[in-house]
Amino acid sequence: MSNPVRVRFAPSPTGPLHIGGVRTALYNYLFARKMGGKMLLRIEDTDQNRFVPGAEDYIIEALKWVGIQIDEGQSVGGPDAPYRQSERKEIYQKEAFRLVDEGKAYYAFDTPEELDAMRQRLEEANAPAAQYNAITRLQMKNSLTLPAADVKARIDAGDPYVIRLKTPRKEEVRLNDLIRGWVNVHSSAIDDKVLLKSDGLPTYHLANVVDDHLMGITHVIRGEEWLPSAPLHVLLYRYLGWESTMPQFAHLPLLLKPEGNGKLSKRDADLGGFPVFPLEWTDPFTGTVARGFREDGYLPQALVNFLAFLGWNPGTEQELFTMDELIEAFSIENIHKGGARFDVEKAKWFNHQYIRQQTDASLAPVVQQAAEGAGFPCTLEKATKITALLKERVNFAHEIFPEARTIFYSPDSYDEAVRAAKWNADAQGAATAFRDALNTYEGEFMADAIKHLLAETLQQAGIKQGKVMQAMRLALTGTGAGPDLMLTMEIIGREETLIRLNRALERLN
RNA sequence: GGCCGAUUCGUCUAGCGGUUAGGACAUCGCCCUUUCACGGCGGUAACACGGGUUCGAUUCCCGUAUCGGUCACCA
Repeated sequence: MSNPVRVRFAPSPTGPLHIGGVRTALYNYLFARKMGGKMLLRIEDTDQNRFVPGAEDYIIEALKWVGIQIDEGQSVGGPDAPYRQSERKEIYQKEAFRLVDEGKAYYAFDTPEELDAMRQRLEEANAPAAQYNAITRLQMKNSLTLPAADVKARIDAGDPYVIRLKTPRKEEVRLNDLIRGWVNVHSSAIDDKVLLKSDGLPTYHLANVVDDHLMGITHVIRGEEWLPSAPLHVLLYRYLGWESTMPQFAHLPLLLKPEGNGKLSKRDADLGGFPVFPLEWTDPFTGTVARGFREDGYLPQALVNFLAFLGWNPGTEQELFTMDELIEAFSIENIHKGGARFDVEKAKWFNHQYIRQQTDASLAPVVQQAAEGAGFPCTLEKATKITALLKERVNFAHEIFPEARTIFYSPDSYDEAVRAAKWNADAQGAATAFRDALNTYEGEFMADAIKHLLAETLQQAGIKQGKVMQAMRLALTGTGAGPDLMLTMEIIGREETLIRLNRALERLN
């Protein structure tokens, strides 16, 4: 019998949540739900220097927007509260001191300058790696080299100190990553990492291991950038006596730049004209605004679907998945190992798929607002009709209004190329005949009826419909392209259609 | 540079010893249509390289190359 699955998403509130972080959260969430387990949100704010106001709220709002539900966390509570690491200081300290007592860690008093000097010395001596380790620690100021009385005196005097892990000199550390298989690292490659900083707060390494253990985390699903330090974490579990209940690890492939080298960054967003953050973010220090997927018009379902497929694949040919379907289909075995380039074109395609699935009513307010923002009064009813007319053509809801612009005003100019090619005697005849027919028409002004009226009128006038339709469109909208003309007329209304026809006849001749 | 990881169409990927190497985005062509889109149909396009193992390697092993990550009192 294995324990119920518990996973955590553990971001650092140092700014807006990066889209890669959203994917990590998503995979954690999918796995938790799939396994019938719990998902916790833990805020890793152990670096006071990097605190950014608003970042924590941003993270919570972003997860909520994409549809990731947190079972336990600072905002929703839970049995392992607090879920903010800055509020768990004593817990880490207790474990750190325990490690020192058990001879698995030690106090170190070296100043930053002394550390720099040490690294420089080692580099000049061509040492394989300039690290604080089993050999170099003997030359530094710590509780391993200083007399016990000295150490006590320094601590009592309030001298700043850190606690470092006493990494073994020769030991093979293995871990079985769920995605990558066995990874072996020699302990000589791991240095004596700082566990507890001089400000009394833990580093990521200690905090993450202690919390994951205390919170009963069964699976650590995180980005590949953590793989190099994973063996260190294994060592920590061992030294803390928790190796038998150590969580399983799964290191996710990274999200890479759309082109060129390196991992996806904010700079790519500026360059490529797409967002890398879920929500818009205003930097509280500089006032700089970074665009967000939400504000750019992406539907959360589309973003989720897109993100899920960046590094994972269900193994079938189904592409469109609701969150529930993703949960059902998700498995860690199907996560790809290699990094994935971020291709925003694919994201747009997913959005297109979801936009066309939306009801007209749900999209209409966007259209209404855009129209009124541009100075055209628009009822919700009209906006709904326009949405129905155009939503299948666009990738984003905000693209509907620009496509529908010609509905809102009589053309003040006409596309010259179309005029030259299509505005001939037949066209004039057709426009005139249709105008006359419309003048006496008393039926309902609906697309189907209009279509009949036009066909009938043209037949009587002996004009082939196909030859003049583009000219009719030109007369009514000023352009040669656009959505269904009959539907367009229906929305414009009989009055306005007549006005436009008359104007065109005056101005195009 | 040391360590760790990765490598299938331009991109996301399927493949888990024998396949005409499949799908999607993008791209190109055709069809549909009153036009532009949407949509439908079809095309171009990939196993990084070199050694093994094997009757047989995209698939397993070892090198090489390339790419990525990481080497802080940051996470």
